[in-house]
Amino acid sequence: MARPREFDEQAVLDAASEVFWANGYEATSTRDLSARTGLTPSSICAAFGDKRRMFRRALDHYLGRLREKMTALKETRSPGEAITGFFEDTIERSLGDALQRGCMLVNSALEASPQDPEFRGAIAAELELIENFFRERIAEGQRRGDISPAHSPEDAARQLLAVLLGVRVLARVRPESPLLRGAVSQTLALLGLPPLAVTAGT
Amino acid sequence: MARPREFDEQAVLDAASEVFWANGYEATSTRDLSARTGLTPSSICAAFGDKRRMFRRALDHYLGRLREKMTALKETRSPGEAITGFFEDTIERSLGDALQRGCMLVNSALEASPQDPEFRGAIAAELELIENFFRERIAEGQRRGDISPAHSPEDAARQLLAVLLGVRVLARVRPESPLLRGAVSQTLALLGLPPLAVTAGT
DNA sequence: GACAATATGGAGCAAATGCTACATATCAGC
DNA sequence: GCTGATATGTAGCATTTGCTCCATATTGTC
Repeated sequence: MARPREFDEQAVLDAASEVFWANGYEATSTRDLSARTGLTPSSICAAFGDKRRMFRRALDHYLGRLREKMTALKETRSPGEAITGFFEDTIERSLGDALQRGCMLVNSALEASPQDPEFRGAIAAELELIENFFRERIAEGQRRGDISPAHSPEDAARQLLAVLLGVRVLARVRPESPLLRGAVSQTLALLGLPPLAVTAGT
Repeated sequence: MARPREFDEQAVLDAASEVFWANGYEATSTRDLSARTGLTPSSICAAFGDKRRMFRRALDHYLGRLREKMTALKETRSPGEAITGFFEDTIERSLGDALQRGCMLVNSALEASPQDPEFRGAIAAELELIENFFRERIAEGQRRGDISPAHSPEDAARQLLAVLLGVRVLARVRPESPLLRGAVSQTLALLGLPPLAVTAGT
């Protein structure tokens, strides 16, 4: 028995995560958020709380899509293709983004992490999810015989995670195709996986 | 024919880079800088200009030490030991830093980069220096026969750079020894280099 | 010692920031 | 239609921010 919301929460979270993604937490003002979401400051406060909680919601919204991507790859591709596809997708998005936003997870990991235990925990947990995705795909591929059993799934997954994060850092400063693809190709070859398909430019 | 400065410029840059390193550019206020350097705002303004230029000076100061480290490794170690030593040093510092500051270069790459072409250029150039360090060491090691010639120095260097940056990201959120060492060990093994020495904990 | 030149410190300005009253508008239930 | 309850919008508060006067202090040169 009350007035219903006029805005679409998903659309607002989309807009909010884009602002935070592009500018970071500190460099985003509540007025930026207000302008980009179309909500007034008081509506934001009433619906999402303060800036900190709004960031948390926006980050969770972003991470939800990342998890969907991993789930889709896991369910529709072979273990090796899931890993290769994850990197292909990452590189293509990195090269195709004119704003060079990189990855909101990585950006947040470096900016909003040590000061804030809650953020740090959420980000660490998400990094573990990615690590687990890699490890399980590697182990499964090794069982199938698609992936070389020369390396332990644990360490190989750690290496993939590090390379992925490194690519995301490079994408924000030097979005150059040979650099990103070169960094990844060696790692995939290590596992006996086929090389990346050559698609986008720069 | 004027009053000399009372502060040591290097000491001030040390203090300034520590604040920026730990908190980032946006989250560091000029009053933080003033408190940690011991200089008044007016002295900072007179000696270093505005906050932006102060950050640039602090970053250059930090990067200078990074370059010194690379030069020392290049001049005193074999190519393979230089690469291994670089990673060992990075991991040890990452695990030993209670503030989990990670690497100021990487932090700056993600926070202060796309908005500011000058910062972005400086950071990109520094990343190329590291890449070149790896590539030259790999090529030299291959000439000597210490490093496996199975991979091109170009792509191997790109991979090492990505792993290094990834480790720096992980260090800020999940400073766990098995994780960081596992990520690196695979990459070094790829080149036929000896594994990391096990030293620090966590 | 007088003077020019630079460094320093206190005080504070103009703007931006995060956030919030408070009045108004819009709904469900009776 | 009235009432309670929630959403929205305007305006603005209190604080912080980056930065700068301006008076004072300290030097080298003559």
